[in-house]
Amino acid sequence: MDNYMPILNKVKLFEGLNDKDIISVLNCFDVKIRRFKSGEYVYRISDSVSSIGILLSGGIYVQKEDYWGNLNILAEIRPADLFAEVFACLNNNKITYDVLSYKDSVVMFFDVGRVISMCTSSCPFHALVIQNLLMVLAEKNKKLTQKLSCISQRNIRQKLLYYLASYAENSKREFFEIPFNRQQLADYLSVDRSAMCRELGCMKKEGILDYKKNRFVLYKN
Amino acid sequence: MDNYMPILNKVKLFEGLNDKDIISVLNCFDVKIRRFKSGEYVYRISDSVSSIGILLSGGIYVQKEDYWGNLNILAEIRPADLFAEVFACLNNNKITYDVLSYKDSVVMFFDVGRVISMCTSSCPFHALVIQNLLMVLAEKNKKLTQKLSCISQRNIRQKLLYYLASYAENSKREFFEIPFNRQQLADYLSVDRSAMCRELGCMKKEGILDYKKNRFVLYKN
DNA sequence: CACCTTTCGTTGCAAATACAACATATATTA
DNA sequence: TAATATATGTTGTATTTGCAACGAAAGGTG
Repeated sequence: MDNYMPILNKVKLFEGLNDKDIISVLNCFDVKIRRFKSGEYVYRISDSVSSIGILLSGGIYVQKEDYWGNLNILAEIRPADLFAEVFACLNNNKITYDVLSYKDSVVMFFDVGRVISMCTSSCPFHALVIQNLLMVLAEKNKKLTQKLSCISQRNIRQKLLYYLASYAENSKREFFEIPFNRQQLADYLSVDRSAMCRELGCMKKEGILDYKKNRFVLYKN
Repeated sequence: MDNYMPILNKVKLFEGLNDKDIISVLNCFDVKIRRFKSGEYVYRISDSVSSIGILLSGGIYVQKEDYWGNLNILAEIRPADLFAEVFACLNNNKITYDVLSYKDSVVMFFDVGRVISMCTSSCPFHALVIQNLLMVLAEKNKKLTQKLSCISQRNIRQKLLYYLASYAENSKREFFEIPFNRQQLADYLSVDRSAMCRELGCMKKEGILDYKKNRFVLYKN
């Protein structure tokens, strides 16, 4: 286990715990470790899931075939990332996608029921792990809500303004920088890159905003 | 408090608890009750939030002014609904919108820190409340993810197919029913109703699907 | 039934967008 | 520095979409 310490330190579920604490938590919660060959499925759609997956090494795709049989990759899981945590927290815990190990992987399974129910446990880090779990879910929630608000805007201009305004609001200076390049931004907003560039150009002409690369200014009037 | 029992029974945080259990939980967690006049703010944007709000009576809007000063109502909270639970679960707990009591309201505040930290408490319902809280967050998460996948589709046809397929997959019969009327569906997909109706008409002509009112059939070939 | 209201479907048209193809600018590497 | 790769910007065109307006169908009510 010790050789996974650098990864375990990055796991959000263990934030605030030092190496010794983490070891103690792992023992206390009786985690399982499993190895998966490249191409092996960790979960198949509609499997019941009661433990959070933590990827220690390798690589995993969260994917799903649509109604007509086309494969879609929904997320790529990297070492230290959690997966299936949403279903592990639900009563109806049937997972709604496939989880595929696309490299040889090592996965740690963390039982949620055990985390919740062991209130009388003597493990002093219990509360912190629960809090971390709540934070992971809440943070994801916040991000999803933000993105949804953004994408729900009815045209490219509104989407851009909504997105940029969220940075403008938090910026102390007149300008601010965004973490996406143009293609990534277009993907995030679910629009075509060139159409988005055109709209940016128009808005610059109209004096609504200014930009150079990732640095933007948003004018109020 | 007894007169609020019918409401408290509907609160998801207390699911699985009977009346007596709920009373005991309320005592154990030392909830606060506050009344708000119509027009009074429960939270202002960037307030620090450490407790979950539960609306017992009245009505609340979750709202926000955008960068240019236009007001947007993001959600309407009704009795038995939770609010601000996401921020209460975060470390950076500054709320990102205003919470306005638009009627005379009675609100119960439920401290999250207390829920998490009181592992040694003798309250036997502790674990259940935590589990319920996790479930509330996880369920919201799942719904947001579904909606986001749907809206991220690049045109109305794809959005419709994605939405309908999720029902088709779970349906035992050849047909299935959706819970929205046309306007609600259009709002959910973030598109214009008439444009959506047109697309539905086209797809029916092309033999991709069939429908009458809320009852749909989705053909595979 | 007659009347009203709401929902659903249709269509013309203007506007917005995706797509494709290419030009320019910036960054990376030899 | 030159060569190459990557990112950004531009534009023409076909398609898609929003909007507005209206008629048909369905549902509710006296």
